[in-house]
Amino acid sequence: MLALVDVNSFYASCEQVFRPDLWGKPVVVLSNNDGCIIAANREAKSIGLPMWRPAFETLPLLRKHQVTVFSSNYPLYGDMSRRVIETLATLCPSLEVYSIDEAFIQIPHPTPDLEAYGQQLRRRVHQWTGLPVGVGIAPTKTLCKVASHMAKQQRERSRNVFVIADEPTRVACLRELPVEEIWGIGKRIAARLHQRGVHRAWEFIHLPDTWVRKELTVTGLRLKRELEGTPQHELEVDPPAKQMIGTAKSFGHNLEDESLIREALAWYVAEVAVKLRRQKRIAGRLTVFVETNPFRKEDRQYCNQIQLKLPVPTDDTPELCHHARLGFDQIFRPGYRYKKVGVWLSDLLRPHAVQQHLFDPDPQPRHTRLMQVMDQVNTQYGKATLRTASAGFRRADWKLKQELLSPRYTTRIDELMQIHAD
DNA sequence: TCTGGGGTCCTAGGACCC
DNA sequence: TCTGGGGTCCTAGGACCC
Repeated sequence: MLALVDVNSFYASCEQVFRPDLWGKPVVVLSNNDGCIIAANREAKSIGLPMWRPAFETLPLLRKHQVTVFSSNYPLYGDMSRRVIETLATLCPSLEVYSIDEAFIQIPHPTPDLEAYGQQLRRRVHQWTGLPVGVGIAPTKTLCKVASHMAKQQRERSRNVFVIADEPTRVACLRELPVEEIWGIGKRIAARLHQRGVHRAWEFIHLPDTWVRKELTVTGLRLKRELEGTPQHELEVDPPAKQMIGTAKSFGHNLEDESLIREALAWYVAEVAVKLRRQKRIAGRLTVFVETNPFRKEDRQYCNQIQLKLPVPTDDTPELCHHARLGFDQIFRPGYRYKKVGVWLSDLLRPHAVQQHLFDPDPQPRHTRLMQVMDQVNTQYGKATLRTASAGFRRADWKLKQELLSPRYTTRIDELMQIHAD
């Protein structure tokens, strides 16, 4: 048996942990650039705040109900996530971190009372981190997702644990569950299923295998098996190495100035290179892309990307910047209002696996020591304190908007929570 | 004026190999 | 007149997830 543990309204809940004055009140968290609402607690959802709509459109509603609004504070959420995982690990040795706010757990057996086990998980996480979680228990990951969904639907909210351990429960859940709520079925596929008259998970699992295989590929067929109760996805206790890492962020406002966009690109390359070195990998391939703002129908649109195979795989910031720049120059077209630039690294290898260049047999990247010093300085004194000149000095002209940021309570000594006694 | 970022997996089709 | 089959690797694009 597996369990899926997920934190309720994770980002909003993290903010509330450190703001007792907001307990029981509506709270939302905005996406990067303070663009749209990406998390809302129960109180905020009950007002009917639409997720994924631009924040400026919902502003009147937010004001009317005195909703507290935060920018995304990823250092805080990342650290709270770590605490949740560490807490769960004390109760179950075998665990897969699935996302920032979810983990799959192998339930130790024998566990005669699954419901009680779920409650125990909830109590401990809440006691140790202050965060509320839901628990879905079932024989496969996809059914755990279904159970977790059911847990949220339950009227008696204090329970927040749902178990699918027998056939009648499974059947009842699938009869009720709309296909668009199935894990792995998104908007497009849901629309195709609706066209075929399939609206509930129960109807989906009664489609012929051949049709599912043909129309929804092997992914769809695995999904069907999982809902039938046959596991298709193992618990991944050791996280697999990443296949690609990237950084791509929208600008605070649209940009036409090529030199500014280049500076932003150099900045992002530096960020992604730090991630790369932290994961102890070198990259053999680099992709650069640019795009205009697709929401501005009145603007001419352009997007393009280019993938470069690097002559020698590397983790060296100046080297990566150089190639990113070469790629950028090939795809950049003047005269558009750009919204975003980004870089992705792939063909990630362990450093000792590198194939040397035939005509440049230097086995060591030239700047290894420099990169080490740069990473140390930036860890101690803050991101990009030390950087390459190509990243420039005009970040204020393109950086993303974060006007409602909360303190990084748990990761910065100068931003600790303060308590005043009168 | 203001609409997220970081990922994964799968397939089709072309180039190329023997 | 008749013009292969089996395989790999690469890339682009689609769909999905949180």
